Amino acid sequence: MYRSEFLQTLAARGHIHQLTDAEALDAAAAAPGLVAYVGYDCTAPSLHVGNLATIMLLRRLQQCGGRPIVLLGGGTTKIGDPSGKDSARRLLDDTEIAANKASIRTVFERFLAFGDGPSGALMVDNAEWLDGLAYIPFLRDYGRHLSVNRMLAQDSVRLRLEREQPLSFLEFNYMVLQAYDFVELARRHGCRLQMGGSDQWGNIVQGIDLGRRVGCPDLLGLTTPLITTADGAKMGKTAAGAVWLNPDQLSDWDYWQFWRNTDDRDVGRFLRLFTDLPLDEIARLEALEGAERNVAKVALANAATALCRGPEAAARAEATARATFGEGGAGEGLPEARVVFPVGVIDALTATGLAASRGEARRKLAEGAVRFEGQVVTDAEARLPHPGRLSLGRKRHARLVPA
RNA sequence: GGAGGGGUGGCCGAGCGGUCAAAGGCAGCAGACUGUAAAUCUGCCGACGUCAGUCUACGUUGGUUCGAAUCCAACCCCCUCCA
Repeated sequence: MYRSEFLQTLAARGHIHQLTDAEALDAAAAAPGLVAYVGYDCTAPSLHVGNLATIMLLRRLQQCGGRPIVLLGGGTTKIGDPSGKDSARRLLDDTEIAANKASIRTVFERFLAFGDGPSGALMVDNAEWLDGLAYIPFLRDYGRHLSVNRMLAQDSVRLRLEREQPLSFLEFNYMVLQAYDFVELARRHGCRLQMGGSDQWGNIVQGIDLGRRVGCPDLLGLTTPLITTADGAKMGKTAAGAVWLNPDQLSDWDYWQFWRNTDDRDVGRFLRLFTDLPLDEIARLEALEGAERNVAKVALANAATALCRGPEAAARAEATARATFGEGGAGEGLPEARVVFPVGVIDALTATGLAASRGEARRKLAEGAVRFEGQVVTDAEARLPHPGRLSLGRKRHARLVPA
């Protein structure tokens, strides 16, 4: 059992996969002011729910009095992390990276309190020190401490090689720079702990080793389990794509619905991982049976949405859900399409995005999946005379409003 | 460098001159059953189009043919074995 509040919390909520040195970390976390970081690459304009596991780690650290550092990989994104990939991904140019970075950083303000205090969160960009690295001095100062033998044994590299997939020298350097990041953060900000997903274990350990050799001993590492859903899929991938954290990539309504539609078997686990609800409250919600489980799912959706999008957004989404599902109405938060009445059903279906193409709209009509104001519509020629709720299936709804 | 094998729809994977918008599986969507769950069964699943039909697709570019994912040539990429 751990002594520190931080590790106790993480353990109780299911955040821990591996620790490099449990006792040392427990001791470090028990003392005030532990500084820890997680790195995020800027490969997309938004992080997604898959990243939530580590974001929550930073949040919990801050709640326990530690200082979280968000490292945006403006520098490492130029290289591309080969971990878990069979092929190199497209290289992003500087403009894309800068735009992604600017967009990503906004979401952290919801989860962390930034500031200069002892537990104020900090955001840094590794381009700050990586861009200016001089090759030869870097090789002489750090390269000699890095063992190629060991790097080759690293999963991210080994698996690639075993599968006879090409691995460029550029990608090979990713772990070198990540290791260097850790050392740099230790020096600049007294950062002792790097956290990350379980796939980052190798990279984290590299950093710790490098630190030991260049005068930053006693660095620590912690990884979270890869979060999968009960049916075995990686969390956060839906048909529509990733579940983005940024509101301009995914509406509050859809974000809330993502959580509301959680598989029964995942509800307790997700409540612990992704909300701040107290554990005894979670235990109570988790014990609910049958249709009562929906109460737990609403609680999960509310809490998760409140964290990421704010309490108002969560309340709005819940009200929309109640109006839409409970009362058969058309809640305010539903997606809207502006149309000229009367509008053909097929046009309405494509305009609202309920159907991706006119052909699909036609098929769904034939399947009896389309309803307007709760009435099934099967005639592809039907014209909808006035504003109202258009539904495809029981879950997907949209509002038609006058243009 | 030499000898073979291969590149097919979101993924896996059949097809090897017409009946191929292309078997099957997975994923996805919908219907039934439910609790906006799971499991199960059923249907759908390139685009446009009033079920006719048109267009775009089987690595790329040309060619043979009435007709090509299927044959030929060149090119690009990948794999296996040999050096």
